[in-house]
Amino acid sequence: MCPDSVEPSRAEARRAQILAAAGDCFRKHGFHGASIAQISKTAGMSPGHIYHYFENKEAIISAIVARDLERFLTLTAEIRSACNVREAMLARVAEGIDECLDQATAGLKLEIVAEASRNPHVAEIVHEADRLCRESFALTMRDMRRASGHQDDDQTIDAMVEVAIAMFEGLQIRTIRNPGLDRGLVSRLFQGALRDLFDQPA
Amino acid sequence: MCPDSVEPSRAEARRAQILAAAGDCFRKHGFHGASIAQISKTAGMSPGHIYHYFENKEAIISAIVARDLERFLTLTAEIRSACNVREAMLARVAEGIDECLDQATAGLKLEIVAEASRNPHVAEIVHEADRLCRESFALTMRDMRRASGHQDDDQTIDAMVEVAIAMFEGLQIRTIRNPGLDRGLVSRLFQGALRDLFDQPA
DNA sequence: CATTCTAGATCGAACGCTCATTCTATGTTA
DNA sequence: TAACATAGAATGAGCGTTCGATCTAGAATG
Repeated sequence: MCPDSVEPSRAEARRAQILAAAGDCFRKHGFHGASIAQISKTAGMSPGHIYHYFENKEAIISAIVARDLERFLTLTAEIRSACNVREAMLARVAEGIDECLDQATAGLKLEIVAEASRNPHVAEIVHEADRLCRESFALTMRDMRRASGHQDDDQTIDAMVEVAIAMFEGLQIRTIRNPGLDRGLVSRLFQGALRDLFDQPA
Repeated sequence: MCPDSVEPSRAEARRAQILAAAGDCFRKHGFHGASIAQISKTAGMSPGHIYHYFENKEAIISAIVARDLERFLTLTAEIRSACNVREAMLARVAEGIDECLDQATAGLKLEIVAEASRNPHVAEIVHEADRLCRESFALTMRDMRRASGHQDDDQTIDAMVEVAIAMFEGLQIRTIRNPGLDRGLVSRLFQGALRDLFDQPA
């Protein structure tokens, strides 16, 4: 009755349900450690039913990465369309730091990166997601730098983007390896380090 | 004939052999994806024989983490005993960046952190390893800062250590998510960012 | 020196279990 | 009724682990 484009169809809802359950299970047991039986129980359906919506286990992984990418692209688009890009960026930096310091979020992200380091299908989609992320980040960074009177070549901008993203992603590892870290202090110093990076002379 | 303390006994050699093979397999297939059969084939021995040296699969993981910790502690001890700590540190920073940018090394490290985010036994040994690492790093950092005329309280030093380590560990994720990055450029900007962090006013 | 002894090293088959996936049957809805 | 949603048992492969048998090299013995 309802075409898929109008509202989330039953199928869409079931897919989201499976993705949410799978995310939980992957977080808790890892990609290979989480079983279809576990995921299906968490999602409240039979194991066989999952195969009506996903070809196999790997397809679930890919769908999670794709969903996260979509969310990230929406977010970056919002930042870039703000009237004051710099302020929007700095505000988002604070939010991003908190997000990276959340153990559950960080755990799943690390699980995905680890899987990308060995699974070519996951690697492909992760690389593409990262490329889009860097692209958007670089555009924003270039605008900010120009407004501050700096003229950088593309290579330099790209390198700065790498350093900035590395800081965020590094926090994800820190929150796992040192769960007792002083989040307030780290967040403050971190924002300072990023601002220094943004404003450094060419 | 030879007591264990004199030279690596046959048993020690076998253990190292298994650890090396397991490292390869974990890198390629992940902790749960790598089977004892695979590891034993890589190590050139029978599956059953592995159980003469390790209680179970998890013990192999723990032993790898313990081995890496030992290596790291040796390294940091060397830095701290150098006559010019700052120079030793900066030299080590360059080496460390290259190491983090190596995909094989980074892949295994990420695998270990991901496992630590869900396996309490692995988490325990990783947290302890990280604590020792931070301790040594903080001492070195404090000496450096004092020589530059800065007086920082412990909290500030700890936070700076977190930021510095986060940068290194972030690079491990970058090299997986963006394998085509310009390593020379990133390395240069990265060393600059770390030097700025080291020298920033209190 | 030759032989026997023995304890550890090593093997590989076997076990019980769980996995991802498939398939058939049943329920539901328009 | 036709098409889809869902269930859950069945399957065959592969898993971690165990275990008894065999091999080997050095110590002990004569």
